[in-house]
Amino acid sequence: MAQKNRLQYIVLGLLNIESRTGYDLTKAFDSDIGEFWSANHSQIYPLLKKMEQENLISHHEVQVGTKLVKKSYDIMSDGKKIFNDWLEEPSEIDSSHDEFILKLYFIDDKKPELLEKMVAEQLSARSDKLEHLNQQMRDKFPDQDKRQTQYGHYCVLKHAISRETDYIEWLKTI
Amino acid sequence: MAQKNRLQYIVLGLLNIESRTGYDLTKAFDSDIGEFWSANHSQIYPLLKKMEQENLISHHEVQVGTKLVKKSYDIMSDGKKIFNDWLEEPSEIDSSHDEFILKLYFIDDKKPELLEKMVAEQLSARSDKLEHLNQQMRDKFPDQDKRQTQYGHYCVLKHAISRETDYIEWLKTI
DNA sequence: TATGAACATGTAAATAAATACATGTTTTTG
DNA sequence: CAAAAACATGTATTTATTTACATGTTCATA
Repeated sequence: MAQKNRLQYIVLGLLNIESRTGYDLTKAFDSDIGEFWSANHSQIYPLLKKMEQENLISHHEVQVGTKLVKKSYDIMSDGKKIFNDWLEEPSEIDSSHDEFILKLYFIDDKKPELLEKMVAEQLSARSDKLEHLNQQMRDKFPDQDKRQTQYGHYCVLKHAISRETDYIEWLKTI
Repeated sequence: MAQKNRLQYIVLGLLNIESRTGYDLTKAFDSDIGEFWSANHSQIYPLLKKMEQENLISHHEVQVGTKLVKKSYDIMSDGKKIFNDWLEEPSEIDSSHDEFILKLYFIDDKKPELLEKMVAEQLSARSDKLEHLNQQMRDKFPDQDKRQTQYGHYCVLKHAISRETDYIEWLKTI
């Protein structure tokens, strides 16, 4: 997909925590969320405008100093609805951006049963994937021989397996 | 970046191994490379056309059955040059797509000193990143308290740390 | 109190990527 | 041998993302 509007969900999730400016939202991608998703301010400001037109969010103005008026955005009921719907949908395993992690970031302690369902679902999907990767390893690199002539391929597959294994171990700690 | 033309390097890397059709190239993203990068055939066919115009690749025709004529693409010297130059450049840590892994995939046994340099470089960058993540953990979640009220944030950071640790361990095995 | 860093908000242009549209051939298999 | 699956190659449209352009304010600090 051209990434099914996931940035919109991130914005909603962040505004669901607290009111923020476009600048605040942009900064969120420098730390936490930046580990799993990226966005520029030039993507965020137009998106905020669009989302406000669609009544998902609104803004109030905050006076700073003598001249500057910040726009602080707030989530509205329509926004809350589509955000919560997104949380309940299954997450795609995408190998680049990680949708599950995003949802996890926004899960709060009020939804333990949703968290449990999400983790179980992801655990199942990731286990299937690991199984598939192990099968590939058995098929493509059964002996030392090909591991040397196609060393790059072997390393990459080994890393994919290592990554999935680590992911699954981490899932089990949630 | 709008991903600095990395798809072009992947195509060059694959054609550097052997002559392939657009369909073959597309399929490569279903397995191995698909673990770390994605592309659709609608991206690949126009790119092949463009790269041929730029003399990076050429094609020869292969008759299949009675009617079908496949186009099989071959890398040319200009293509080889820019591919090898890319291999030598430092790889960005991007948190979504993984450029280092891509390069590793294409490294062959003829370049052990380049491999060594690449791994050392990546090890250094990843270690710095892990250090930074650990610092964040110490700053944001010093005690059990905040780990519970911001459980999602905590999990995500923990996963980033786990991921980097696993990455570094894997790097050491190369 | 100057000055640089960080805050703050936008738009424009270019590139990258996904989805949908379109069409036809070859191979496998029931 | 019919049908389905896989092979094969494109284009068009929409969406997503990056880089660059553009401008101004506030805050910390030397």
